[in-house]
Amino acid sequence: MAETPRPEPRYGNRPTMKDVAARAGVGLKTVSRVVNGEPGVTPETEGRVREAIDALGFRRNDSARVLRKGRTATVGLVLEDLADPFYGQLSRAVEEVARAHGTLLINGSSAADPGREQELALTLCARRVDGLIVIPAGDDHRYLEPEMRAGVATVFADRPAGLIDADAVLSDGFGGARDGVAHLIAHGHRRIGFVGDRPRIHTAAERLRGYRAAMEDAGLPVDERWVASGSTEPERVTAALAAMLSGPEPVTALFAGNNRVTVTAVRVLAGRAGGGPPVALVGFDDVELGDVLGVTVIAQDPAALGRTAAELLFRRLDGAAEAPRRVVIGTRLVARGSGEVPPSSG
Amino acid sequence: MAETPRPEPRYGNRPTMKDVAARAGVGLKTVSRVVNGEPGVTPETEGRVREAIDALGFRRNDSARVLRKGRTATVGLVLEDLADPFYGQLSRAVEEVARAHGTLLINGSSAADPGREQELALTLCARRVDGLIVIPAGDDHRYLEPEMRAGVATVFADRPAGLIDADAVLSDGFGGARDGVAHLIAHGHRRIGFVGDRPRIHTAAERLRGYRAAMEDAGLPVDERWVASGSTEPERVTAALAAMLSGPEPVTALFAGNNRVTVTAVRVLAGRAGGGPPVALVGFDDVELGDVLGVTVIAQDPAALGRTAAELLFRRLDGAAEAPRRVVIGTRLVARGSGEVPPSSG
DNA sequence: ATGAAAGCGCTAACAA
DNA sequence: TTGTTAGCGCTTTCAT
Repeated sequence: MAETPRPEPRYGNRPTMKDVAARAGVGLKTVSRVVNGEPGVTPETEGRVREAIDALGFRRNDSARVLRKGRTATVGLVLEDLADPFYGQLSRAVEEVARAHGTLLINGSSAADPGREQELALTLCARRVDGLIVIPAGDDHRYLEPEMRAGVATVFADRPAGLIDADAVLSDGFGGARDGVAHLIAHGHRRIGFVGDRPRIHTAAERLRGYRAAMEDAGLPVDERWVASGSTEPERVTAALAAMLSGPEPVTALFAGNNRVTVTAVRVLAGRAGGGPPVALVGFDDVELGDVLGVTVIAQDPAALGRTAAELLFRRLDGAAEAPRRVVIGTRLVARGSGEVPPSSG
Repeated sequence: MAETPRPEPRYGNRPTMKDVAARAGVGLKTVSRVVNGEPGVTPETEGRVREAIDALGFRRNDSARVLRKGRTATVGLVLEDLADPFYGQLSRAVEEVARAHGTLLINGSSAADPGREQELALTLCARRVDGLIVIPAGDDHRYLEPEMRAGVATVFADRPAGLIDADAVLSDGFGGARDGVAHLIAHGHRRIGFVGDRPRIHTAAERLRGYRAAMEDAGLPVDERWVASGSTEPERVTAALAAMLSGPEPVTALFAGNNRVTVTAVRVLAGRAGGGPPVALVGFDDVELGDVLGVTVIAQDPAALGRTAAELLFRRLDGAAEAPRRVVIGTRLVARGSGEVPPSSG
């Protein structure tokens, strides 16, 4: 009788409830009762069971438990990039709410790739998360409809769902950008540049809309050369800024559409110190050390975004069955100097 | 952690393979074959099965699969705080390695609380992660021994395990701090302050050791009033700095033991602009916009830390069974100005 | 108070 | 090529 090779050792050789039961000389169900703190076990029996548990190093297999119970006490969060502090803060806030509900959070990065977003979301559904928070990378979420129908509570955050009707918790990008640009206008600027992310990204589009609204509210024309929507790669942003800041009629102020653009803009403006007239800057979304640098920003509250989305999710999980809701989280302007620079010339 | 009671509508009404089989008029195993892309199914049968899958909106339940297969294709990562960019980058790097191995990552925050670290690590073990990466909050990890014996591959990162022998991937805190302080000494400083985290934290202790080594190497005495180890709360750091920077013989340079201290130090030093002589600063660990601010730092590579730990973990998962290893990741000094300021007075 | 039996949804092993 | 039978480790149900 040849020894069958066992390439895939089971979970090590972990003891099961059955093993514990055998060792304690009790029935399986009694072990289950002890492990789960259910009543109906004499202290004496319980002692024997606990002894066996310790001796064997038993730990309940929650995978099996979950299979039987139906719910996993797990929620998923699909975000763009865990290395980005914005999402890190958001995720941490979700984690805290989940923890308060006795639930585990699994988060994963889509890397801004719609395909990865879908793959990850569906992987989480296959693992039977009870609920899902999605920060969209793509703009078509119909792939989630069967899951939602099957009972996966789903809330979108930061950006709305595409082509389906679903809960969403968003920052007020339109209002925030409008306020920021109005702030620059109030300080005397008339030629204001906008550098933001690709316009198919909802948040970027909203912020651009806010920019245009503020300009229009002030009766100011927008030269399309002042508007640079596209990738937020430092190279592209740097080039876009160079273009806006040169020529006979350069912009005197900049509105940066997100924090990566803001960071690049700060670098570029710092780099040309002495090499040109001062340029005002307001950025959407706060950056670390923004206070030290004196960067005026429209601050979002990523933690509030995450917390609110998670709370809505758990309300759904608890049975709230109203129509999909859209919650908007306000922004606030933090004046620190860079946005209060007056225009340098005509 | 109050468990909120949820109503019953579980994922119970989800179709199973059995339902698909019934609808397609085939056996259960045939559905399994189609779902898993196993050979031995005629295209025609496969078509019928796929049709049923689509019609029913079936998705394989990976919880059940995992139970049967023994491996969960999941690894856990216990870190301190997801909202901290250092851990965010580390986590993201782990995620990418895991993804390349077809494995899901579950990360969770200990909030620097040893109790939470243990709770989280054991929760992950109960969910039968195949492996675990732990960034210690506590300094006693004997609670993990039964798990490791039972086959949970475990690697510690950023800080070594306490009281057990296990793999660890660490930054060279000693060497980095020594280099940073030597850099300040090379620029003429003799009274150098050290502000770092609580000394029971391994990394903090190592960095302090590096500080002392550099001072000793240069034959410089260390006045214990220059050393402030403790919480990295801004208030405490601010107070510590105020003390060092006042008096008849203030320090002329500072070594900040971690990035939170660095950030506070930058704020404090910026705040006293004009209110005192310039003070040199070198920080351990990079900070965002450090280049713009001109902060000289000893840069760690959190992504390398995460990647290396994950690769070691997967090597263990693939059967590597040598003795526990300790891998040290180098740091590098990034001179940007703040560390090259000469001492302002005798 | 305790336990035996029947699944949860899936895959491994073995028929047919 | 296809289907049947056992479980994976746990909870549920219903006896005892």
